[in-house]
Amino acid sequence: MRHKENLPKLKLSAPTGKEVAELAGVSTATVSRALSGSAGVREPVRSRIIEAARSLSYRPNRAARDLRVRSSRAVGVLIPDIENPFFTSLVCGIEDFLGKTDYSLLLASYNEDPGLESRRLEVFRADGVRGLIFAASRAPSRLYAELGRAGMALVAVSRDIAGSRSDQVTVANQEGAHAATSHLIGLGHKRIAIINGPLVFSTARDRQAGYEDALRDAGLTVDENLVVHCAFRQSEGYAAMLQLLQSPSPPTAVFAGSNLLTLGALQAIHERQLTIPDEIAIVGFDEMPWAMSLRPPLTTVAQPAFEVGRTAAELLLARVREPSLPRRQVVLETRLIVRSSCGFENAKNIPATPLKTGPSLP
Amino acid sequence: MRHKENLPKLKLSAPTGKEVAELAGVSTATVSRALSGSAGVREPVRSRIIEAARSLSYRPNRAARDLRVRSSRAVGVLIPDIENPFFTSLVCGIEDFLGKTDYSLLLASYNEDPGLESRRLEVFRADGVRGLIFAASRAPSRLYAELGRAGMALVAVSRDIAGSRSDQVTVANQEGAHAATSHLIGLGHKRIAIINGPLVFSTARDRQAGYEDALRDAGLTVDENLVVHCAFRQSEGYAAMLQLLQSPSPPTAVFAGSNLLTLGALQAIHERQLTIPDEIAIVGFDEMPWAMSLRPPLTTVAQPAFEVGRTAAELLLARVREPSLPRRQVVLETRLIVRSSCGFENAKNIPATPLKTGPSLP
DNA sequence: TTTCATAATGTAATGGATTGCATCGCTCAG
DNA sequence: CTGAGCGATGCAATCCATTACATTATGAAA
Repeated sequence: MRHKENLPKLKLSAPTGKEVAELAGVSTATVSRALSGSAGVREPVRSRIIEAARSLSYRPNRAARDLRVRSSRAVGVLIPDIENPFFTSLVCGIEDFLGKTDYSLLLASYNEDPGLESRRLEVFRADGVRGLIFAASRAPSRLYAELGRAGMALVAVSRDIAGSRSDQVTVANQEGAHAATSHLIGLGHKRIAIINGPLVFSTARDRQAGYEDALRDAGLTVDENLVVHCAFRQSEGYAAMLQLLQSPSPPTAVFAGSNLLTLGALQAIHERQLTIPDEIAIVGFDEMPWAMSLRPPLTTVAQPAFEVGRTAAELLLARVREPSLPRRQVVLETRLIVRSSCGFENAKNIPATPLKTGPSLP
Repeated sequence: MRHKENLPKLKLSAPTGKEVAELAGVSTATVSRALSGSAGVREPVRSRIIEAARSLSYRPNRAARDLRVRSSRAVGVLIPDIENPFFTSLVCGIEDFLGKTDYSLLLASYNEDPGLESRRLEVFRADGVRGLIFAASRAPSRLYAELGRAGMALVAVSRDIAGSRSDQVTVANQEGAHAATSHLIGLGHKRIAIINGPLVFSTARDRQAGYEDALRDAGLTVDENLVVHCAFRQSEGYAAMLQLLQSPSPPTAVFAGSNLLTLGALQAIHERQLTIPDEIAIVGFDEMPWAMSLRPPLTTVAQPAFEVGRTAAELLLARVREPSLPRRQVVLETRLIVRSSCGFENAKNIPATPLKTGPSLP
């Protein structure tokens, strides 16, 4: 029999404000005021309450608080796919910021399934989350607009949704794609393919535009045979690459429009025993912690995923505090990280895309 | 001007049970009963209520419910590092299971910092999470025991903590490490190094034991010069590998005790321009989606991370429903995935480790 | 010392869902 | 036809922190 267990009597339920009040000899109202730091509690009393609270290790009950204040201290995060390193870093950024506040992070993933997306959104609503950070699906639920109208603070990340009036944090996709494509062109490639996601996504659209602009800027034309669209999945990237390699006049270089697509493309290239970059050059969108460990190290367009998350959390809390703020759209820069999957050139290092950040009007 | 906006009057606050009750012409008590599916509501009334609830798209307020029932509908998940693909998959498994229930997932990461771990735990407690799934740090907070004593449902994942009385889901680390090491031995390696995490972690201890057992089973001795311990970080894995390579008699093969350590080791090997597997063979713990895309494809010991998460969530909810259940410890199997980073042999495929799963007594 | 003005503290209402208990109505046996 | 018994439904208390409002204490000025 342990000693502790003979003590006063193990209290299973958490202490309430009333108990603190009794111990400190004040009313619950004063306890609430003292603990919330609001002015109006004089010194002898204040510290007596704080001491009492500590000795009972009292924490105000969230449910009661949320009920009274009519909003929770939680922020919802809804992403398409937890296992995608991009979204993982993004969540990490959000978590990092939120960890310094007293907000909690409610996470849900919808696996790119619009039906699931709606259901998760419903749950968030019922939970009464204070705000929501989301990357919408191909067919964004009407719920977003509804939630926005109902006054929920909303921040869209990564994917820009048409007609939305919510705050946004995206990256300079077009510039990034432009830099990647230009890099390939600079190395002498003329037949440059792109494996890209569905154009319903703003990310895919912008990357497509960057790719096409870069070709045109260099006096090349866009060859439809070198453009493949598919879902943002590794298996589809694999199939797309295979298709390109089997075409009558295959590309000498390929730009893959996301980390998963890059992985799939790589798989196909390796399966075909092609050497990179001699037989085929490849540049991928999205930096990955292991890009440097690939053979050869992969040249990528890095998105500041962590920073996107951090910024989104920051915008969200700002809006929670001040709902009438004008809409803000932040665009973070992307950066071409040249390794060796596109071959070596005479040190012609492509500069980072121009910084384009901070609030800007729609 | 949209049509919708001229309707009755935009209602900003969510509908309450009272409104549903009025619309259906019953009391709030009946609404609650009908919607919670508990018996005792006859048919004409029941569907009238359900219809009314749907037409108002009513969802019971969580805060009110939680307050009354004295427990929330959220499950806390506390992990050491969100960006580690292992934990990411684990969270994915939890999310998947929870998504089918009406529990929400509250996520926090403590970045392997015991101080942060305690603070996050405090927040979970204040949030009144119904249960907690966690992978404890090197110096597990006393809070775990305290929470357990206070009646919170607890499930430890991946890392076994000494003296804990909580449910656990781990993997067959020792068997996995044994298989990996035996694989290298089978290929003729005699000087096999290990880069492993600190032995305070059960995962590192078990993997170490598997490694040493495999050597002994093959009549080899453990050479302390080939054993390096460091934190589970890529940079440390890198340094460790460099150290091994610089030693007077470097290893011909290395077993890396985690995904991050593998990445670091790979980085060092590549930097030294060593070819895999001819000059150095490598096998890593933890499968990664891109292991097959490395050159050469990486041989790994796969942990069923997703399944660990799923199982943990399942155990947790079972315990929430039935707190007096006997303690359960589930050990999931690991599997050696032979690719080509250890060289090729005459098709001597190592079988999966023996299945060792399901509840087992302490 | 008395009197305001002001600050400190207490009292009690509030929020919304759940649930023990009371009540009502129905059914079926006598 | 009536009363017992039981199931359906309503009433009201409850969970706990917050906060508007009421009250009391404090201190300064006269």
